[in-house]
Amino acid sequence: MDKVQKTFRIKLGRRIEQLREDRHIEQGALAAMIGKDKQFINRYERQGANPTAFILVQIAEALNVTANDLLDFSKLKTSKD
Amino acid sequence: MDKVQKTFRIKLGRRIEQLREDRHIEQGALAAMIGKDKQFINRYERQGANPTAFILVQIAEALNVTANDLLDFSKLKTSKD
DNA sequence: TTTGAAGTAAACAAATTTGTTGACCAACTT
DNA sequence: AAGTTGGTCAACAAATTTGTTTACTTCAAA
Repeated sequence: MDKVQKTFRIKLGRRIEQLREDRHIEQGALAAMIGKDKQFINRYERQGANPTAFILVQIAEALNVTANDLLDFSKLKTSKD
Repeated sequence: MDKVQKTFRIKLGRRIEQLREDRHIEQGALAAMIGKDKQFINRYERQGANPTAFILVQIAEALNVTANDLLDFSKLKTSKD
């Protein structure tokens, strides 16, 4: 896996975490919205997993944002670019 | 795989094809833009494959559209919803 | 007719995601 | 102290994507 992709994964995880915390919901609650468990979400937030497009859209919908918003890494607070 | 996901995959494929044809580029040319071959793109367009988020973004960038645009199935001409 | 380009599909190994379980830690509560 | 909650991580099988190759078809051009 190249560096570009690794950075992408880390940032996507941070973005999911950020949006989730903005909404004051727990990993388990977000997971439940898409029929998964907390470990499933934790893998994206902390373990650099790369979801399929379908899961990405499901997460975005659960967070009430568009895919673009979820993928807009410029919105990361700790945006160590 | 449930029906919702199957529909998603088919529509994503149609959307990729549509945007690609709008730009008058071939499968092989689009593929080359992201360092892949024509069969790789054909799998999304015709064989219902579900790309990872990273590949989805790469395809969107190659097509010069946002992820939202690529995922906006309401823009499908043949939108047998 | 032959050649090449573009699209399509199957097959295969390798890598990764998905789905699930078990376990651990820190913080807070009872 | 014991129990609960939220977060984290490792491990495993199963399913899927990724990467690559081979091959077939159609169409158009030479």
